[in-house]
Amino acid sequence: MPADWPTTEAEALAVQQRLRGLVEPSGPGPAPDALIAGVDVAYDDDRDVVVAAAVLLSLSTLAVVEETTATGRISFPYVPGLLAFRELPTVLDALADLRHTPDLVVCDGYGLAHPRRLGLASHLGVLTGLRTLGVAKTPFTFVFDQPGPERGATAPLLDPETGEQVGAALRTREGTKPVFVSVGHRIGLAESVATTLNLTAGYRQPETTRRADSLCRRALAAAVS
DNA sequence: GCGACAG
DNA sequence: ATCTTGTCGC
Repeated sequence: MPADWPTTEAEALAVQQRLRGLVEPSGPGPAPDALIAGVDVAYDDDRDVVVAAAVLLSLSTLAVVEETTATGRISFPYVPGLLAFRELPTVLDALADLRHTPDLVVCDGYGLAHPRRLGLASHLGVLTGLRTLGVAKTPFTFVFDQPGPERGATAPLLDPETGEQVGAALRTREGTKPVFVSVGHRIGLAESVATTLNLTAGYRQPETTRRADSLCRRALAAAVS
């Protein structure tokens, strides 16, 4: 974990305030043959163990190129709006162990769709300089109209306080609930949506997230047994 | 004051 | 996130 990692909510809020202006909310999508990393985290709060996984996929084939895992101690409680402080220390360790540098990192959660516009995907992007985007499973505090039933349909994800568009509800699969895509860092929303769609094959969630999720669960089970 | 609230 | 069986559907 970074040496100066916050331990209180007040410190965490101050960090968000400092980093929020560094997010670059536009940029190109990845090249057709890019290497895309998916990251996810699993916890055992009772044993104070957290395991992060990073899985690198080829965007063109969705084949796994590389996988890493990192284990740590729980650094922060779950507080809505401060999830990055709980997840990122171990995620940073897992990413650092990859032999290739990802062209894009896909996070399980939000980027700009965040009360202070610094969800974990944007936070990770600012800390590493990597291109990032977030794909979340629930709309958090935001509002949206149902996108059309067909794969690829989108609808704006809006901040009910300001009316500002913070992301998109995206139907990745017919007959299932949409996912919620938002910009992380150095990529635009249209590019984030298109890339998420390209990473989705037969399931609601992108393959990056599915692979990272199953890997960190398996690694956690192995770590505590 | 109370509830809701990414994972 | 996590606790958890069977079950409906492709």
